[in-house]
Amino acid sequence: MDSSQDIFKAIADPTRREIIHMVSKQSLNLNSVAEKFDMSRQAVSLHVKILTDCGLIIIKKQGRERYCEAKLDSLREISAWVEQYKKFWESRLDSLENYLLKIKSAPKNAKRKK
Amino acid sequence: MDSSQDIFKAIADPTRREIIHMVSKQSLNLNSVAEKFDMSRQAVSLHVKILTDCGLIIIKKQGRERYCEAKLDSLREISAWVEQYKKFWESRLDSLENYLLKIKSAPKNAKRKK
DNA sequence: TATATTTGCAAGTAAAGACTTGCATATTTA
DNA sequence: TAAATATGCAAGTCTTTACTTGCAAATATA
Repeated sequence: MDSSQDIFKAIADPTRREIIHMVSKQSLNLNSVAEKFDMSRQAVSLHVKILTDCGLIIIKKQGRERYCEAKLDSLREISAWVEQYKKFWESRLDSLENYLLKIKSAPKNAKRKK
Repeated sequence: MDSSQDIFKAIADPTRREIIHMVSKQSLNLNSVAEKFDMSRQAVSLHVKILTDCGLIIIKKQGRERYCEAKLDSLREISAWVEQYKKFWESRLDSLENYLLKIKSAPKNAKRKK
């Protein structure tokens, strides 16, 4: 019912992430998408619906077919969310690097703290 | 049962994202985390368990308290996933910028295509 | 030692999620 | 027009998720 479906939930499902990946390479009609999965067409169709609901995919009618086209703008929200924590793992990397540099440059028989 | 819990599912829940946000600022014991939410302590505790299962939070015992500490390294997986699609929305931005530049620099009475 | 505090564990519930099967509809092709 | 193709809609099932309440265990404080 919520017109802007939760994008975090949308990408939480591996099937949906795979659908995103497929249609990001080329637009595909529903059956082509469904064929790749070991589940019913309707199940895939439902996943696609969830993706269109949150705007990650748009549907373009072409005769009796519906082509799924990737429109990944709203992934920016995910990006923004995760990037705010980037310093966390970057600083961890930094301190690992510092540590490695330190033990590398330390005198061989330096006392260890107990 | 999966030892490396699905991190995409872990961050799909808004409560868990808020917990991440809280403990990213300072380590908090379980009760302090739970107080902030309008749900039972056990419910929050379960969310914390999901976060520890996928390694986003580590628990440090201190007397009878357990402190939740953010360890957001594995968010890198999310970052990597979303960044692979960055060009999608960046190129869209580009074309918007180009469009804006174009109409800005266009002669005032230029003919519009019909 | 008695009591309060912090937490964990277990059982139960209610709602959402991920499917399935069956049938209807629209469009194309023979 | 009849048959094939692409899709949508609806009902039902099975599983997972997000909680709840109640009780037990460990630690701290009076």
